[in-house]
Amino acid sequence: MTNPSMKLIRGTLDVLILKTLSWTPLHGYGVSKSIRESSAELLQVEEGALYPALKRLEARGWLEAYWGETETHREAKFYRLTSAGRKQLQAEVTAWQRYVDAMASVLYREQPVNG
Amino acid sequence: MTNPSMKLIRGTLDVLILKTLSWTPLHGYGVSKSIRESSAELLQVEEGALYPALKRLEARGWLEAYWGETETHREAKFYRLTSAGRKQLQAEVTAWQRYVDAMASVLYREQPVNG
DNA sequence: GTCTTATACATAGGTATCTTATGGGTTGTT
DNA sequence: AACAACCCATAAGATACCTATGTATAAGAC
Repeated sequence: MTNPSMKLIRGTLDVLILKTLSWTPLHGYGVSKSIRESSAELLQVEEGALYPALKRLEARGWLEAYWGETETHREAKFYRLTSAGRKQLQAEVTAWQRYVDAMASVLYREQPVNG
Repeated sequence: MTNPSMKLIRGTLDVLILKTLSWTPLHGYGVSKSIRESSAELLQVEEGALYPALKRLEARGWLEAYWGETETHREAKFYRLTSAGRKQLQAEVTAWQRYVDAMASVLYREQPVNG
């Protein structure tokens, strides 16, 4: 009844990708796999979301793309985090945390505002 | 540089409304105000999002609407949480928490998966 | 040796839900 | 008299997901 991977919440994919690429460059498929694995299969990035997102982030200067070879000797497009991307990552993690806190202040309050 | 209300993340409004109405019925404007106040001005629900959302939740049977009078003696449409809405609230709070945890497992990990 | 699964990229079309803009009207304060 | 706060509602535009589709290669099962 639990688990089988949730749909992504809009706006949360970018920060997941940026964070994943903060360790090491990866190709698209690898990014997706890494996110899935590090979230215990909960976050599944669909390809139709993944590739446009990578292009988007590259267009904004947060990622740099280059063609390379995978461990299994296949051609793949790798993405590396730029320094602008690293700043963006910081900003987005902070924004996400603030949002989570704001949500918590509403969802876990025990009395209404004028209660 | 901080605060002045963040844009809502898609999909998070419904649970905010349901939770707000779990205390007492309120009219639309009151729901918006309550969310804003209990989130320390961080979450501002635009009217263009608020009223469609209320209709949506009513259509799904999670809210019931009725016309009444405000404390300031004005006509207003009040919404009350149904029992189905209360179940939905529980489910959505749980889902949100799971999502937050999944995000945290990616964003706050200190080593990559194969690190 | 063929089938299936996993690896790898990419785009088109559909959908949902937000923001912005606009419209209407009432009450209270300066 | 003007303005802010209170109240409702919808249309148009933007964004970013999901689903479906297409291509291609490599590895493993049978």
